[in-house]
Amino acid sequence: MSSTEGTNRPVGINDVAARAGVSPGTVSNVLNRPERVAESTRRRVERAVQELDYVRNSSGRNLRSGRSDSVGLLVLDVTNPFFAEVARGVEDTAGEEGLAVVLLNSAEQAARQRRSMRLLAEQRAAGAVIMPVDNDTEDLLWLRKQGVPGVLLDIGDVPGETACSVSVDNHAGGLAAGRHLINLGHERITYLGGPADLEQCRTRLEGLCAAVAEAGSDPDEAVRVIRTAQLNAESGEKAVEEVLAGGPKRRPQAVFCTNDQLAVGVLKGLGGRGLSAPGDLSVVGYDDVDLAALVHPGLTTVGQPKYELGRAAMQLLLSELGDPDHRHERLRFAPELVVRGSTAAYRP
Amino acid sequence: MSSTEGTNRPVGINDVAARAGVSPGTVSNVLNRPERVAESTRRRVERAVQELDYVRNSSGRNLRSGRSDSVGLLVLDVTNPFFAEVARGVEDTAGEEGLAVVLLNSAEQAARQRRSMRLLAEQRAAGAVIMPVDNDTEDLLWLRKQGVPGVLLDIGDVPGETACSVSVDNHAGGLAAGRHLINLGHERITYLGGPADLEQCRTRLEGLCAAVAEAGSDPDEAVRVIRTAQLNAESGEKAVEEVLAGGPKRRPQAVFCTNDQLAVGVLKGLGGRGLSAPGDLSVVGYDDVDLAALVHPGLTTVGQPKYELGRAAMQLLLSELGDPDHRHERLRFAPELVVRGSTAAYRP
DNA sequence: CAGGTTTATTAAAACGTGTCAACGTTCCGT
DNA sequence: ACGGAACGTTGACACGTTTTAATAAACCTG
Repeated sequence: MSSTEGTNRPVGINDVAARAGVSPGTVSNVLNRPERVAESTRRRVERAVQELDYVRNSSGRNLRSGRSDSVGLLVLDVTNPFFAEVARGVEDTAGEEGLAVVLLNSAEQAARQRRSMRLLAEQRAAGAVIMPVDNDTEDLLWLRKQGVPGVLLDIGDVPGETACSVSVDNHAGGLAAGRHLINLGHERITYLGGPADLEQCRTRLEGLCAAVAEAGSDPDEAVRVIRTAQLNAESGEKAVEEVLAGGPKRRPQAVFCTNDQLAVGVLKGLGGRGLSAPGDLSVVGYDDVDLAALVHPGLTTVGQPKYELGRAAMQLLLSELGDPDHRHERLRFAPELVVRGSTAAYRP
Repeated sequence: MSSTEGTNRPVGINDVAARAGVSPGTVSNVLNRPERVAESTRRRVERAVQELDYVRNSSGRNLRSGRSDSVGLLVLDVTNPFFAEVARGVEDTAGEEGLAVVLLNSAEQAARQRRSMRLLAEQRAAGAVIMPVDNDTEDLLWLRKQGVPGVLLDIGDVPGETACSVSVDNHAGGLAAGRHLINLGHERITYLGGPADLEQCRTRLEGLCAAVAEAGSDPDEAVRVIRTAQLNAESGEKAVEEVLAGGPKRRPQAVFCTNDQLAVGVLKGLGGRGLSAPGDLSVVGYDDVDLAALVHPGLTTVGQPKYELGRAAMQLLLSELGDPDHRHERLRFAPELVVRGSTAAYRP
């Protein structure tokens, strides 16, 4: 009873060393640079580790090395399947490098974003992949000053050379959607989007307007903008009333939503009023989440390489961590229009 | 140049102490028990903290205290909106207590679950909320032995008194769905579910069978079971072929899916074959995620209090952390049948 | 005003790990 | 056989924080 583990004190590197009859330093070497230690002692240490069921303490480790082996991933909304897919890409890539991912959720609130960044600073995270709530880089720079480099995700125009970034060309996406609608003969288009300080929303709208201008119309005339509080289906459904305001004559011929969730909400709202897409109205979404293919009618939408987005962001971060003199990079993917059943030619 | 911050060494509690003209211990007190320190010195310290932009190092803190201030949340699939909602509940509740949540994804793989638990042990996490991939409690017990208590989520029958658990009564859910279908006159029912070692799937099936037996039929005759590899829409869509096998005469009159994703996939697959619910087949899902209300027809499903589930699990964990001699608790919510358009009376 | 009590602060000792200079051993070539 | 390189191992210290016992100062109380 006395020789067995009577107390419950957690076992540390010293206990292992004692058991294996070596110094703590050697145990550390076995754990971190096994090639430096003779095979026989290494095996002895490894056995002691097993027998004692030793698991190393990352607090001590990080304290000593000044750096943690986990990275942060700050997303705008855990609930959105778009981010879930991105998260998978980040996680897989980080995992390959032995880094753990701490997922943080800002819920589109600047205050929560700030809190999350503070947390990352306190943990001395190795780095972070960040989808910012706005274009303000103050927080980002602060975090970097604290020694935590960040890669921006889903933000196209980074002011100055403050960080790496990876994004999808939102202008091109809006343009493609706009051209598609115009080719179908639609002239009055409503844009349904979130707050203007989300860069994604703003730029997609610009793309849409560019398509309209290209066709010889005045965007200020042809495009109507409606802002929703949040970017989810509920907001989309509620917005339908405003979309339809003005009666059947003045009603838009198409709605371009900045997000699939919104678009699906719109489809639902139309159904509730006895209307439907594309018969009464064409509807276009953005992101091409799984859901888009599953609703009826299938949602025409602008696809983004979600998983690759996450993967690329993490790779950029890794390269920044490895390379001491590193130049920031700006990576931009191309979106792809996916045509399904929710859009059709305009029949007056 | 010499008086300003020439070097980039991170600022620690000692620097703050020096600046404020006090000892490190006092700074620590200001940070952790402000009431113990005189107002004048406290203000001096607080100013120094601001001026130096000090952020505390959680490695040092945790090392000293032997405990970290973050908890783990291990989910089966980040991509599933059901878990996203649960995560929100956990996160909110933990946030109120100043705990950070580390989100880990096992992707339904035992190996990844094990890796995640190891990570939590290395970080000496304060605790964990866990949705296990199977009923094997070995990992869980190991984690507890390492000093990280866990609360089980979504698992009803925990073998022995190994941990707190919170779940929704899966038997009752299956029963409610089954009765609903039987009342509509359906006799041949197919159950579509994931691997049998996921407790949720097994128990829901049992509930369904109980409903069938209750109506005087033999479950072995009336209920057909099809297992899918994964619990997502794609698997559901693929499974449709097998569901329909046997031709229109032997085709089931209803499909009960263990998951809304699956059910939505089935709806999609039916559509692709020129069939639809509820005309040709009634379809029932499980979870009542947002998606269920958005597809056409609306999905009849078994609702679970997702957010509350996460919140309750975290509260149980908190109570265990606070109370040294703590009895494990088993909390069980009641599910609620939500009837929408995907089910209807059987018309021969 | 002595003795006692409260209040504010400090110095020093941990916590578990990684690193680095130093040391001892072995092995090689001359 | 001897100098020296290569290899293995060690011991001590540093990392940033919290905590405890101890000290100093201020405040009561009879």
